[in-house]
Amino acid sequence: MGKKEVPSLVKDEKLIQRRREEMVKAAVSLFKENGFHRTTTREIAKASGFSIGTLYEYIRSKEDILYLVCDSIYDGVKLRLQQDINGEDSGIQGVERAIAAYFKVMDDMQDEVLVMYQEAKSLSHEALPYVLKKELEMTAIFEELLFKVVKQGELHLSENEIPAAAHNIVILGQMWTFRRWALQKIYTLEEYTQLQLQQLLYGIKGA
Amino acid sequence: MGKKEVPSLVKDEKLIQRRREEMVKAAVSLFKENGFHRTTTREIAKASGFSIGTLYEYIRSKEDILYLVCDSIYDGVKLRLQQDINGEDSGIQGVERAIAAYFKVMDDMQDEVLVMYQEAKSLSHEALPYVLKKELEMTAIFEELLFKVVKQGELHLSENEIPAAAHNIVILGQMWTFRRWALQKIYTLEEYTQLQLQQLLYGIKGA
Amino acid sequence: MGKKEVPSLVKDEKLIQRRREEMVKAAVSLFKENGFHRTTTREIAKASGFSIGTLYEYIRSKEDILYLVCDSIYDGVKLRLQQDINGEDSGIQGVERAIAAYFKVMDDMQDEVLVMYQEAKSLSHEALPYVLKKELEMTAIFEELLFKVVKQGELHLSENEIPAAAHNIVILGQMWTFRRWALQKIYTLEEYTQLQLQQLLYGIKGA
Amino acid sequence: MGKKEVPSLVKDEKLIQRRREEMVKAAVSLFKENGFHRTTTREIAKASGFSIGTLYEYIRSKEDILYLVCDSIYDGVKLRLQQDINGEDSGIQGVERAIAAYFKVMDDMQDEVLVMYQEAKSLSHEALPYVLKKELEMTAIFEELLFKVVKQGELHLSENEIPAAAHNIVILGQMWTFRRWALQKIYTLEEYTQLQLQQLLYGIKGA
DNA sequence: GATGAATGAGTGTTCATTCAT
DNA sequence: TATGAATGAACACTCATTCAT
Repeated sequence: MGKKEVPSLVKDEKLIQRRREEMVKAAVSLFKENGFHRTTTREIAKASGFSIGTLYEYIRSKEDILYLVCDSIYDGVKLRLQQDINGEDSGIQGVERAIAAYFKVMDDMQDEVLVMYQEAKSLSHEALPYVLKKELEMTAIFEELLFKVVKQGELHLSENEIPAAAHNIVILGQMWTFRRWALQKIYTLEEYTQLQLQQLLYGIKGA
Repeated sequence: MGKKEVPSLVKDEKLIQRRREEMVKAAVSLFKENGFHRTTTREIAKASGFSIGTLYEYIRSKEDILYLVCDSIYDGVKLRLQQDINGEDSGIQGVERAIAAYFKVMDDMQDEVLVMYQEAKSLSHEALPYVLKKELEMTAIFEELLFKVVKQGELHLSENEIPAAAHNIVILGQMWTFRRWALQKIYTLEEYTQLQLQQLLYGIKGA
Repeated sequence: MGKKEVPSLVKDEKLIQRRREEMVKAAVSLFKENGFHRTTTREIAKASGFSIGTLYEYIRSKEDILYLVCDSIYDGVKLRLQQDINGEDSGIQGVERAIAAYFKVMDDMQDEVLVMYQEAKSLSHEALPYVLKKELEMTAIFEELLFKVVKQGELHLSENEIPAAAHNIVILGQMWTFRRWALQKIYTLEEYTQLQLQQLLYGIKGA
Repeated sequence: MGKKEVPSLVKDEKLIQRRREEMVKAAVSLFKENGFHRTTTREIAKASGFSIGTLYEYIRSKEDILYLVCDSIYDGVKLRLQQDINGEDSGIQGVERAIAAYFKVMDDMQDEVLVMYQEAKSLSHEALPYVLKKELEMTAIFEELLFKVVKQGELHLSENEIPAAAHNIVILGQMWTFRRWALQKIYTLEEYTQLQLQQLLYGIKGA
């Protein structure tokens, strides 16, 4: 399904998956603390409980780890998002609930979100598109949601307004984490969510 | 006025300023291309037409360059913004015009904005606050603008809605650059500006 | 026993010891020729048959090498000294023999002694005390020897004369190496030893 | 009289001498603190109140400064020594007084002595002999003194004992400074002088 | 499959020295 | 004579990656 293959010297697929999970977990924690460039492969190996040799049995390069990390975080976010949105009531209320759920996910996964947004740019030209694609997929979730509600007649957005609106939702959620140094000082998550719902739906003039 | 002093071995202040400008210019271009960490001081020296020794006559460390770069970009953005907003008509129309002007600046300075947002995090704990402060100052410009219009009675925002709205404006402008890979494929700047103005003012439901 | 630990990235203790011995040997030779500051880590690596990377697997810094060098030299001197003095006849004759043995060691280890005396001062404030302590221990060997003979009644030194006498012995031995440019031109080791024994025991007036 | 010429770009000899004195003074102080290698020419220039350009008008290289420093210190030591010894009473008492005076000079000029002994080795092969020669001249002062007293019949040293004795005197004086970390903790200068006079004249057995 | 010692190109930074003004 | 900006060779040290065991 469009995922980038990361080759491994090891054959056992189950083992690969298990080991990589541990590596990714250690890497996220280290990247969060020191960033991708300041984190050494030795540190990642040590933090995940492997020797440096073993680490390189499961990846080809340091960048592979970054890709795996980004990939894993996206999967995590998307998984939680789909769970939370799933089967929700439709209409405007459904949109509101989805946004609130998304904001909650962003809040819960702050460290991961931060890592992804600060380090993804270090991916090579080869790997970057895969990650960008995931980002688009996430935006598409909200596009579809909006589209559905437009179709239901509860919303009157023209076709080219929908992508912009979806991007706005996605970014406003991420902003909660990457502007935490400002926003989380003046708002709680609940306040922030309420405020942004209000402004997203009705604008600053709309009320 | 709260700027971080970057010491130089050279005494001539005019010369320092001139040389640093050239260095910053070269650095922005390189950082944009390869990122801060992948850019070497030698490359910066060469690209700005100096020897590595001369580079270090004007800065103490590689990080100083990053700080200078961020500092310079903020000054550039703010300068242009204040020029463009200055003396504008008041009321909602003034806000709209300011936002459009801001979006235009973001569009014109895409490379710089990108560098700032992707590399600022590499600043040391000592330098980061200075940059964050500048970011807040930029947000404050819009806060004040909104506050004025609220006072004029043309806008009905409560006090704690204003910061959120200002952050939204700032971020939506930056989003035009750091999501260029998606947005600039489907919108022109003018379309994007119109769309975002509409949604900022009236929301997706508001119309 | 009060030694400074020098950490290594390599785990195999035996290997560490073996490799470091080779490095120290190469370093002594280079330090003797060009001094600590004029010797580069690359030269040390090359002379000991390793890559620069490998060198740094076994030490943390250039200064570590200097410490290791000093440490190793002291151990060497002390070891030989204790072997040569061990089980010797007592009384004045024992002292004479010990001094002669010590002078012989100084003569045999001229390069090392020279390095130690000329470069130890380049040790950091952290490492210096460890080296000074070793020097004191060497002095203490002669203090004890003298003390024993005083107790035996063959020597009539007051308590505060003993340290001075011990320092004199130590220095006069080292002088043979660090004033080689003068002394070794006019004396053989044997002559020097005889002369100094005479003067140490009876003074210039005493005969 | 056997001095090494250090060329200068400046013609005025008086000026050269005056400027160099200031440079040497600053350099001694810096060398004492940080050693020759850790002291930069810029620091020396600054500390002596000149620009780096001016510094190089009066010397050709950093090493020239070291030579000038050593030279100046030797001159200082010798000058004071000759003043203090001059016209003294003859015989053994004259020797004793000379030694005590020499020890006093060493004590007064500790910093300079230390610099000379720790940094002289950094002189090039070209300059070193000049400094060694000075050291020999100092030894010769005591050789002559001893020779005179032997001739007077108050001392019975054979011809080849005299150089050794003179070297011993010189070194024991220097030892007071370069073993200060041990000796100056247990003796005052007066105690040390008395002790060493006793041992020099009568030895440890002689009394 | 696992280990960890070995590698060396590459990095930020320093500093003695020069030379145009 | 005096200045100080410019230079670049040289340095200590790092770290992703390999490969023999």
